[in-house]
Amino acid sequence: MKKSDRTRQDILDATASSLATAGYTATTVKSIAETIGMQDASIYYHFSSKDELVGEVLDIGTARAVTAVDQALAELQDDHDPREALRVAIIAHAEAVLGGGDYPRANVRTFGQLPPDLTHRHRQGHRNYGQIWTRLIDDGVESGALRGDLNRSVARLIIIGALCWAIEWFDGAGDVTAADVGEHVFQMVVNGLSADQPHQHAVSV
Amino acid sequence: MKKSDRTRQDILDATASSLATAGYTATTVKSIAETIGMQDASIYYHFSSKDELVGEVLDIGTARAVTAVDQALAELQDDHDPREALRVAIIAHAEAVLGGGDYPRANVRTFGQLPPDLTHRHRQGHRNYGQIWTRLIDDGVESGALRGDLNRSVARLIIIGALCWAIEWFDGAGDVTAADVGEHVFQMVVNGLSADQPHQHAVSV
DNA sequence: GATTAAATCTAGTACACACTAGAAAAGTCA
DNA sequence: TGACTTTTCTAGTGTGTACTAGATTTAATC
Repeated sequence: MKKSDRTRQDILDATASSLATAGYTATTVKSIAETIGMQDASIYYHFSSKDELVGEVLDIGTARAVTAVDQALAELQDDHDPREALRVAIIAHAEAVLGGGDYPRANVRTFGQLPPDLTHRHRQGHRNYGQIWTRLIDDGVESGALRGDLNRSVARLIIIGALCWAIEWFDGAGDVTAADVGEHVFQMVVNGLSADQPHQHAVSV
Repeated sequence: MKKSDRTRQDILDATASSLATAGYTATTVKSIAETIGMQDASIYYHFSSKDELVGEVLDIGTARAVTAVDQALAELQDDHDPREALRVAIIAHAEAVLGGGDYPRANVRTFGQLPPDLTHRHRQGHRNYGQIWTRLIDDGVESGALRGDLNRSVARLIIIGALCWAIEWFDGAGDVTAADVGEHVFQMVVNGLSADQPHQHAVSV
């Protein structure tokens, strides 16, 4: 029992790592097996197909990202500014996807590369995740903290997009951290790049 | 002579369309050939390999995006606000990638899916494109129109990322146009979502 | 209309992929 | 140790891919 669980975990980890760095197509059953020193056929003792394996990795990734954001929001004070909630969520997302493990990264990295079945399987998860952000923006607009003349759905997707695309260029090796990226996204989409605006506190990066 | 050129163009168009909607892996030589009513082997009379064909499509896409942005900037008045230049560039990019033809879309859609050779081949093109934005941001900061406390490179990548990711969710069929998406990105990253800031003029979408 | 060149097709090769069947090995516990 | 279960391996299958060789057709030229 123990042995199987550990091997299964090794397979999931190797798959997540490969998906996060090489994408869906380049992640072959053979390459996964090689990473953990097995034959490719042995994978099928633990998972019935490649896509079931990949699907499980993506499920874990979604769950971790949701947990990270939820947890960060839960630590806020009761009377927080809606902008602060947005800031906390953005930074939590950035840290989960950029600085976190391979699982959330695998999710974002393979977006748009998955076969139809897998895409459909995760549609609901993405919708749920989107609703977190919808609520944050709605709260901000309705409280008057955020402007109401923009399409909220478009605004939400732009924020998520800026964060997701960061995976294409962010290099953890540099002196810019995942939290820095989150802070920048927040500063830009909420306070704006324009000079001489209220709410802006200098950021040093 | 004429016949060959026309067929070649048909192949390029079909490839661009397939890349833009289905991505790199799902774009097979056979599917391209079927689209234009040919046998897959006939493609090789016009192109020596799939990747040479794809590479040419991506080159065209890059060129069109660069041209669109350059042209929009060229039409600006001499004494324009640096923010206005950023706005014009952002909207031009959005229209080229979201509302334009398949070629620029193919470029963005296949980002991160390409084999190493093709990735390397287009690295310089991406660098050149990035420099347009680097200059826009530098101008803004140095003139005092944009705040200088943010990492300019990160800011640039966030803007481009928000625009590029839009291809994953933008649906030309809705009532939000490509230019609307550009306007939203501009409003957010330059003026900010925060209410009660200067430089903000109501947007109706 | 005959000759030549251009363009496409038919029929394959080789390879990588996901996946399967059954034998072999490794682990478990009396 | 020996019987049994769990896990992995060996050796394959079938399919889809990019790509090739050579015959065949279509178009252009004289």
